[in-house]
Amino acid sequence: MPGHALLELESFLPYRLSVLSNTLSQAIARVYEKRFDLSVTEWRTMAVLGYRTDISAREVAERTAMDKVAISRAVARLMKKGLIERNTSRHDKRQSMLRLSDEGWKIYDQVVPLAIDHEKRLLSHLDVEEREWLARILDTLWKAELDEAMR
Amino acid sequence: MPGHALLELESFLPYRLSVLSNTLSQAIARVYEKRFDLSVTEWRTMAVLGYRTDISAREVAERTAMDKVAISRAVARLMKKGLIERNTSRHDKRQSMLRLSDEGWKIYDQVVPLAIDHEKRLLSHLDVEEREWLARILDTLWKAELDEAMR
DNA sequence: TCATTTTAGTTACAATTGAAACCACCCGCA
DNA sequence: TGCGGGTGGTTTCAATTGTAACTAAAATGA
Repeated sequence: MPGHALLELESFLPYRLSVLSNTLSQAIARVYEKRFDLSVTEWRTMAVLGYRTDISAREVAERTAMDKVAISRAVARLMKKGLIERNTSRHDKRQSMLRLSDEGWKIYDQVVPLAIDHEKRLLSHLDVEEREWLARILDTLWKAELDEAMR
Repeated sequence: MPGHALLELESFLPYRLSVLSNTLSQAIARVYEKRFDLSVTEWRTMAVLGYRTDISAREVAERTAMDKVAISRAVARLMKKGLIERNTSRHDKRQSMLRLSDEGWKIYDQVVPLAIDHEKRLLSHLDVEEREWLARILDTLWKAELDEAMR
C-alpha cells in the first residue's frame, strides 16, 4: 500500500480508550443486569440519586452525561419497578423531584459494593504511582474535552 | 442518607473512562458521519482494512473488538457504497477476503489525517511525561482486562 | 468415507435507541 | 393580563442493534 496515509488502530488513543472502557462497563453491567435486572441507564440514574436526592431528571441527565430521553425512559422503568419515587416540584410544575425508594436503597446498597470491588480489581493492575498519574491525566482530559464538547 | 453505601459517580474510574471515551469518539464520529456518511462501525472496518488488506470479516471483528453481525452489516453497506471489494477465499470458501477499493482508499486517505489530528489535539493537553504514563497504563489495563474478558 | 461438530457469515425478529415533534408550564416583557 | 420564546419531560416513529437461528463449508475423527 504505497503512498497511503497510515493509521494503526491498536495504538490509536481514542480507539483504545473506547474498547477498554466498553469492555470494562460491560463487565460490571453484566453483573447488575443479570442479578438485579437493571440496565446501564437505570443503574446510573440510581447511582446519581444515591448521593444527590430530590433532584430533577434534567439534573440526572447532566450528571450522567446521558440525554434526557434516555433518562425519561429509565425513570419510567424505575418507577414501574418501584425503585424510585417522584413528586412534582412545587416551585416549577414542569420538574419532578426524584429520589430512591426504600426498595431502591436496598438495591443501591447491594450494587455499590460490587461497583467498588470492580474498580478495585481494575486498579489492582496498577501501582500507586500509576494510579495517581492516571487520576491526574483523566482529570485533565476530562476538563479539557468536556468543556470543549459543550462548546 | 445515613448508613448507606456511598458511590461518587464523578470520581468512579469506570464511569469516567466511559464518559470521556464516548465524548471523544462522538467528536470524531460526527466529522466523518456528516462528511463521508460513514458510521463508526464502517469507519473502523475501513481503518483495519487500511493497514491489513485481504483479511476476512472474522479478522476484522477480532481487530476492532466488534461482533460479527455488526461487521457483516458494515461490510454490506461498504460494498453497496463501493468502498470495499470482496473475493471469496480460494482455500476456504466460507471466508471472504476484504480490501479497500480505489474509492475506499480515497476516503481513507482523507479520514486518517482527521483522526490523527484529533488524537494530537487530545494529547496536546498533556505533557510528554503524562503521555508516556498514559500509554503505559492503558497498555497494562488493556492486557489485563481484555485477557480477562476473553476468560 | 461419512456422520458430527465447528466455523464464517447472513438473516429474521425483537428490543433499544435517537431525532423530532409535542405538551404543559415558566419567564420576561409589553 | 396576555403574548413569545424557552425549558422539563414525554411520545412517536424510524433507524440501529443484539440474540438466536440458520446456511454453507471446513475440520475432526471413527
